[in-house]
Amino acid sequence: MSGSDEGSGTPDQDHNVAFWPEDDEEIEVDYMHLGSEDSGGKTGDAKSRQDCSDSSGSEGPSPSRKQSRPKRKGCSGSVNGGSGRRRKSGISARERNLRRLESNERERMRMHSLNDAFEQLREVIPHVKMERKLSKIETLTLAKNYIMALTNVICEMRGEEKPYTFLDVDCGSNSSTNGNNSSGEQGPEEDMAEPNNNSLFQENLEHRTMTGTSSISIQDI
DNA sequence: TAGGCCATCTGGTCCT
DNA sequence: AGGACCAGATGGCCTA
Repeated sequence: MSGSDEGSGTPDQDHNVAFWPEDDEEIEVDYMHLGSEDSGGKTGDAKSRQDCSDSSGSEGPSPSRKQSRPKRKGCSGSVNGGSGRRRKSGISARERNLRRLESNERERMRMHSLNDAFEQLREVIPHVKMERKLSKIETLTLAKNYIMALTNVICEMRGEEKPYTFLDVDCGSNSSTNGNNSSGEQGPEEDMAEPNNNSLFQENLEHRTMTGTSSISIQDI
């Protein structure tokens, strides 16, 4: 999924500029018209979505998309002006399209770097080997648990009280504890994929502490 | 088929 | 002013 997407993502971008018409002179753009144009030509495929999305997308927030989305704040027609038309002074449509494409590219890069960070995090978190890779939420949850377990170990070595308690959770229990545990401490910090990872962390860390082994690796867990 | 996860686009807002 | 960040929307892929 993600793998295939990444490869194909970037190269298309430059073509899209070519789609843009030469009508630089007018600042006023009829979004409704652009939008309808777009909706007709949709292919539905991820790649082609990218292809055409930029030709359309750069400009025309697809109508359906635009309608249903509530504005966040102070957005009384800031973009769409309610009438489906928008006047933006100073820059041409072509210029705006270019900016949008550049912005898309930056956002893509940003998300890729974020994903790289997730990947690096996955590599350093001890977890039971799974066929599929950890999802993002699982990665974050495990990381948090791991930190908590390490903190416990440190505190224990100092002779202090453990700040976190891990309750052993039955594998079968598929409760909805996840995400709702806003406190993040004390309590069944069950992660989605491996309910027992918490105790695994804890047990392994404690074992390390007892045996004097300092390093912890995924293989150990 | 429904639901989960994800990539991408997009526009608003914040920050430098 | 421009880039970074954020969150909503959308659609694809995969699995139960």
